Amino acid sequence: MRAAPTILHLDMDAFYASVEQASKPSLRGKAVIVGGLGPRGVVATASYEARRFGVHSAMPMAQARRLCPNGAYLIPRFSLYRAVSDVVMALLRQLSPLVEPLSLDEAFVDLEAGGTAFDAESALETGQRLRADILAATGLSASVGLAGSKMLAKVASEEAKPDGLLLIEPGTERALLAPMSVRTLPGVGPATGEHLRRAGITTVGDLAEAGEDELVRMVGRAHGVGLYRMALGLDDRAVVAERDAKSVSVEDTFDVDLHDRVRIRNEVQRLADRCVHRLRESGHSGRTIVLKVRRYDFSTLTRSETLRGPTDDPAVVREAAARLLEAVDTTGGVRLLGVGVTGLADYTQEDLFAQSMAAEAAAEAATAGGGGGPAAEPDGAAEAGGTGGAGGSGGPAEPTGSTGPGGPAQAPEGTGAAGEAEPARERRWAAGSDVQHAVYGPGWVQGSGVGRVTVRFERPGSPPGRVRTFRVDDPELEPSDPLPLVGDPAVGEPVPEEG
DNA sequence: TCTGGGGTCCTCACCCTC
DNA sequence: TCTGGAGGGTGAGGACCC
Repeated sequence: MRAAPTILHLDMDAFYASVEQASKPSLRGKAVIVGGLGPRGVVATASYEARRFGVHSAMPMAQARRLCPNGAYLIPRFSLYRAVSDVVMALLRQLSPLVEPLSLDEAFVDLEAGGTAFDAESALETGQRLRADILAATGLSASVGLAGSKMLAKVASEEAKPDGLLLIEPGTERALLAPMSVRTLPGVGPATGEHLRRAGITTVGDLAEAGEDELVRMVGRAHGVGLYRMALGLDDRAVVAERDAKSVSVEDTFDVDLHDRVRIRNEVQRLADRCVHRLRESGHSGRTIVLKVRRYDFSTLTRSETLRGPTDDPAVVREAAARLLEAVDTTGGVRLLGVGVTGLADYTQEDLFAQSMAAEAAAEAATAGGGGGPAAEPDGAAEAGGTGGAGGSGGPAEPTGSTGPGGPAQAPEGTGAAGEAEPARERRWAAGSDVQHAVYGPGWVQGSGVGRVTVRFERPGSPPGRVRTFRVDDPELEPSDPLPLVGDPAVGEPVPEEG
């Protein structure tokens, strides 16, 4: 029996860039590039206008700037994207309890399980209605693919982009797929694509002809069998609503390679703290600690250590990460460091004595620093840095993209220990971040440099706003939270003119 | 002036136990 | 006591995805 085309794949069009265009009226119709703005940043998303210049995801930012020098380059504002994504996912959950989010801007929905569609006609109707609802709720366009399986639904939405809908009728899959590039299939990236190309396999039809045995021989058991089935249009993976996380990790790429061993050790400690913070936020503990090091020549190595039981103790993770670092040669320089935890559990199995010691130490540190942060908060650099002494390495590390969302660039987490006097540093404003001016109201940073920051005063739904320049330390200018794209009660009010 | 960040899955090598 | 295979756990790396 052929499956009815009731698996829906939703893909928001150029999501981050579209959200930026919706929230910044002056950018509509313009080339917008969202990504890391540091010297080693890459493009996260480019608007369709920017794509016409050849800019695409994962491209080095420097290359994007060469191709599209007049584009608007913005840092990602994940809190806003998450809020918009929540609205979209809520609409999907109205269609079915079986919604499988793949990322902030993509999800599968099993329409049949939700009783919203049972054949091609009802699926099409549901898909069109969904697109209209998303537009009304967020002001953004989405593409929808409908088919009898996840793989085909994803292929369909890809073909439908941008702002379209495509349904693959049961029985037409093989003919539709045959002329497509092997790269169309999920799981075929640059390496596998090249491997297959060298064997004369460039289309999905070629894959089907090659046969399962040949593919297994070429790319391994699991991948080979999977590829062959996909080439025949076969995919019986179910839509899974809840997926458990399997690992938690944090990593930083540095603007300049690190050479100083003490500094590297301190960064690893800082990352370990951030990782534990994230681990605790997710309500997990983990058993295997992983250290990742990318060296000056881009070679990447990982070292891991499995503990006797799962932990969420920052001291334990810090120590394990430090031990792993000892086994790594960092001469020549390090461009990226990462710390991760896998083997997740939702409980810990710590030695009770060790736990109480850690609690005591934390309480002591809180008293000494007068910090008063939540107990789960990892300790700051004051403690992390203790391993290597003062280090004398000046300010905190500046990882690429440390310019976090929602305001001026912040010192990376874990620095600025409680009670320590911070040296007065010039406020920095990241391009694209939200601000509020006491007189002119909400706006966003268009650029900054040489002690000045340029702000455009506009909000979602307003006409394109005016640009003004201030001193970076102007007391009337403050970082602020993003405004909602739709439903802002203030929309329609004029943006204040000369004050 | 190349190449982010946070994930998942797979493969292979090695060691240990049975 | 020696040998060999199966199978699990662990560690490392690669490919891929958004």
